[in-house]
Amino acid sequence: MAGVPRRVTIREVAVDSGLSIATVSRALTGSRPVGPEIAQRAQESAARLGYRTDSIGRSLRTQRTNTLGLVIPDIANPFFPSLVQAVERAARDQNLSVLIADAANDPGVEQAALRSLIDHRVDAVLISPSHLTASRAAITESMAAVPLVQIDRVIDNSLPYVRANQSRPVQQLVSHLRARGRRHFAFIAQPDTIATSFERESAFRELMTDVPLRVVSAETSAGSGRGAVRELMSRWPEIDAVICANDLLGVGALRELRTLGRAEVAVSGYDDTLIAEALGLTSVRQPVDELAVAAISAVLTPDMAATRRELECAVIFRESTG
Amino acid sequence: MAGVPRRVTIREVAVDSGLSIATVSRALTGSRPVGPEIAQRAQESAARLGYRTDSIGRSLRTQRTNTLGLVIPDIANPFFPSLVQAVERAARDQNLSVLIADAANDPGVEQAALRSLIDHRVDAVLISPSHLTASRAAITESMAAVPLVQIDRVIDNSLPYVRANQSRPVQQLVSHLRARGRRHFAFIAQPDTIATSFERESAFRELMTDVPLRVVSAETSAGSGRGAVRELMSRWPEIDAVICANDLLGVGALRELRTLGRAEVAVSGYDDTLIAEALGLTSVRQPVDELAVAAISAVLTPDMAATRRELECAVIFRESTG
DNA sequence: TTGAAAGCGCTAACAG
DNA sequence: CTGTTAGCGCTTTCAA
Repeated sequence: MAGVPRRVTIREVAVDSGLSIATVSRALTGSRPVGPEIAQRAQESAARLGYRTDSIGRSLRTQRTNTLGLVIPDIANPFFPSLVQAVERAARDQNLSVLIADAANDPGVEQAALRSLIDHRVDAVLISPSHLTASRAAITESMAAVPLVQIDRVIDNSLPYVRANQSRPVQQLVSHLRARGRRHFAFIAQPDTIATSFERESAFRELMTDVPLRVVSAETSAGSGRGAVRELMSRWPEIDAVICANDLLGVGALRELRTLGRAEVAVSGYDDTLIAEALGLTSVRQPVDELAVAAISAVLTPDMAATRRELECAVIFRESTG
Repeated sequence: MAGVPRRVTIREVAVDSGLSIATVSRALTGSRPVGPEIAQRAQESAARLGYRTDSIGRSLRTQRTNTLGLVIPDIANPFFPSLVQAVERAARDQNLSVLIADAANDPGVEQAALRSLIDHRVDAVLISPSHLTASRAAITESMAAVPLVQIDRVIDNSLPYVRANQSRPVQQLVSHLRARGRRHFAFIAQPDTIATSFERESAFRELMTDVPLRVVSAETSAGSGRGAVRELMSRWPEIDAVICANDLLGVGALRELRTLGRAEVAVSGYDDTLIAEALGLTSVRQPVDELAVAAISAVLTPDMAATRRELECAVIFRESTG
């Protein structure tokens, strides 16, 4: 890296202000009371010299970094940027920084990411696990080194979590559609190794115990959603409502139904990403800000090991379920 | 935060292995040669005790953090997650971590983010500035403290950058459409304080010097794209091709044109996000991986102050320009 | 090749 | 309220 001027140290501020290092430290951090004009002098010197506390030195001493690690399964999944945003906002309110790590949908990468965060000595880790089972080992291992809370996706109920109820929105969707005359439901699922997705699918299955069950699996992509719709409509042409495990699938479904001349079929997505609003796709909004706030306040409390929070989603009805 | 077991230090490894601290350090980092069986002993002890180098201690000593800061203008803009992903991959290949900071489209937040990164002593900063002019001050200020390179968006040619040419794709788009018989072009722009967007718009304007110029401004959202299309089509019903400054706008345009019964109008977006592929929207793919690799290799070289790299985009033709 | 010791910048314990 | 001093964990002179 290129050469950069050496930083001003607290020692230089002390010399400049004619105070001791300790006093300057106290004046700047406010950790203990200092005389008013002394404080003034310290602050003025610091400002004039352009002093900024070196967080490395501080962290070495305090054994805290004021940094949170956030592990997300896949930043390319449009839901997670909004979670990242929410966590950053909530963290900033607590004067915390966030180290973001993307697991790229790979538990191996996820494990490496966790280790890297721990090596960077983050004060706590928020993780949305990439895989229902394969993420377990790395999480257990990490918990020995750092406070950790599952956020949004939860793969182990015995470990701290902050989640959103994923069943209720599916129930609301179905009853809303039934009230409007829809009778023949289908569900396009993502891999059931995705915790939230598994719950959405289960909720749908439970609602269909008395009626024909129409579920088809897909990957997390619009293309896959199109294929799923083709399969559904050819097997069960009577379908009049398709519930999708996420927005990308919903977009694909919408498009393919139009192609098939079946645009009258109701479609819903999940996660309420930009794309849903853009296309008038009914979707489910997760309370990302509240999740973030709750998760951060959890890792900040001493008894965070007891954290089990469940929040509620909101169904956003749009034209696609007109 | 919850209580966590104290970490194993290098001192304990030294005691356990019967070696000196210095030797253990050398054996583990390979910074200097050590005797073969000595190395063996050190590594074995370290492994058995579960020792992991404390990066805080190391950083304080070495004055390096092996961490890069990446400032993006808006993580909610679907282009940036892909840039983040690319930078993380490229960084991982160099054993670097990435601290991501979202400017939330606000130069004030951006400035705070830069300071925070510098306070965290990142070794270098990659930034995609949020604003053509308002981002300047913070960047100039930061350059005094840390090597910095503009990535993708460049607002100051006199400072290091790694960018993608934004004009050529617009030229290609127009000539492709002309070759297929389109004659009446329009452009939906984003605020021209977005560096890349400004360049895209300028390219379009230059191509239209001999023909009627039809440009309308919009915000970065699908809803805004719809409104823009309504305005365009009412002012110039003869329009048969609409080029949009990004994919979100393109989606809105596509939808509104369908609503207006003008689905025959060609539409293109920009950035080639998931949404473009999902909807068959012609778009422009920026070389994010190459940008990331080039930016990182730039900040790693001593003469990075001289970095001026321009890469090429690829136009991805899809049904929307059928 | 190995070890002893200094010291990165900071905060906190201890004196005064 | 202020100053002196130790020491966080590590790497790297400097000596042997």
